[in-house]
Amino acid sequence: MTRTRFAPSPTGYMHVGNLRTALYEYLIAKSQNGKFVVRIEDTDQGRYVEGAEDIIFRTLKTAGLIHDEGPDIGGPYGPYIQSQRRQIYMDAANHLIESGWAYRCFCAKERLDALHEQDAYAKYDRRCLAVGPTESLARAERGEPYVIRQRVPEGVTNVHDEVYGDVTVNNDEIEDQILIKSDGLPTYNFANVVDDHYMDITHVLRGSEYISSAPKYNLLYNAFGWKIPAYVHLPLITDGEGAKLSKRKGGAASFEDLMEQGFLPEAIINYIALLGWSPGDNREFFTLPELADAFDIRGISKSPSVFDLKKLAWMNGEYIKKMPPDEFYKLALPVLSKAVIRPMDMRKLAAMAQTRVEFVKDTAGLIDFIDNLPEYSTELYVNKKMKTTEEISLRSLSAVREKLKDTPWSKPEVPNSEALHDLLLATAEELGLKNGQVLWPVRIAVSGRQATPCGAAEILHMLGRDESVARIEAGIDKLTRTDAVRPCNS
RNA sequence: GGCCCGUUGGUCAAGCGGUUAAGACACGGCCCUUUCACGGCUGUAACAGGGGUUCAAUUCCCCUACGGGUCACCA
Repeated sequence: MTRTRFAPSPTGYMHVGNLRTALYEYLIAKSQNGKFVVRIEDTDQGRYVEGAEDIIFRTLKTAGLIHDEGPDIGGPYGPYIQSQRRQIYMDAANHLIESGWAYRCFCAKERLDALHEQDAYAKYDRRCLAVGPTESLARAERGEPYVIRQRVPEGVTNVHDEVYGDVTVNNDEIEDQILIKSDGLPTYNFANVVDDHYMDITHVLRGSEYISSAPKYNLLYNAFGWKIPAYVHLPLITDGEGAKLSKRKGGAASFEDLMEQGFLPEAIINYIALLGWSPGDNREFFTLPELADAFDIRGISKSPSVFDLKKLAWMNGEYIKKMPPDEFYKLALPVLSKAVIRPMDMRKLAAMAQTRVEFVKDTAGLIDFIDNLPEYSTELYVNKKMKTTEEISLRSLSAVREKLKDTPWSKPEVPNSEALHDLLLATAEELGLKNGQVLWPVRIAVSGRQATPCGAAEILHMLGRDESVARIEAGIDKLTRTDAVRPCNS
């Protein structure tokens, strides 16, 4: 049975590269009726971050990547936390010592550091390989500190990767790497191999930065006589400057960052699924089940891709538009009620905003003119396409003001926006103006904006007569004043 | 520096010997619209370079250039 695993180390946040790896692991498992396992790789006690595991589980849950086994839910292959498996690694390493594929190394850190000082790329000189088994054991039992190193044989090692194909390296490129550290805990490379084997992992996914250590893994699998899993190395996600995506610049390297910026989890998942993988056709909107259905390892590309926030933003907007109005309303309500104090039909405001925003939070900026008329310049009244000038605007506004004042606007017969719309059009006809020549100035006067999420009539309706008239009068005032001032300037 | 990997428009990408080299984002234009947005139509824009192989190379091979990765008692 297909079994994949997500094996993060608890560093405190979920990098999008990691998230994509988790996603693909999930998709492979789900598409093949397999299991998706989460394992925590905390063998570096120096780097442990409190609460980091919670972030991992929360992120997976929010993203919808539900795991079948893991430290939080258990499973038949536990424990799923590496720090609780130290004996397993130690036993495995000792087994390798017995079979001659590993040896204890008693070299002092200082000596090795000195070696690296001479040559930064120097490999371990294998001095302790010469220590005989009896002496090695005796020294270990005497309490002398040591690490356990892998003994790399002569020859070449071939690695088969599902994405990159076959890669062959000469074994003299490979160092006798440390398997067990002097604190008794395994290194990442060793723990990975041991765990993946004991947990029956069939597909090992990881970033392509690990492809150069894959030969070491194979050597270990062979030393143990274990079956080598399918490797699926994933191309890097970069930031546009060619470097690995990192937190410092845009501040959007992690799932949490993106969520904070207002991206929807579905949109994030959809977008990153398409970074480095293509379904082969032109579809680009996928739910998680649809992804599982369409996913195919052969669609994974080899070259790195740039994380494009703009495209993600577009996709986020698409997700917002597709959302049922009720759902959008629920998300937008907190934003709306903060941006508009005046009693309003929030549901209606939400509906107006929904097709116009890429982020829920942007609804605020769309409707904040409702509470307070923003400061605006009379230049807004001049619109070429609408054929408006300040003079025409003044005429229109004055006429509309008179009409509104005469319109009964007491509670029972508050005109609806259609009635108001008719009223505005009628005004235009009476003045011998085009519709836009009335509608445009009214919008400007009551909103102070040249772009609003709804038309002039709706705004009048929302604001009510008194406020509408007041704003129109303010507009008239502005236009009158500039008319008066202009001659003095020239 | 050694080793490994990669290179199709600004970005994501399809292509898997013969194509007018898709599509999407972004950008420009037009239409729709009382504004904006949506939607529709449309435009600009790419096979890193050089050698082979072949009747035919974006597709296969080699070299060069460029980019990236990796060489820890970190993962």
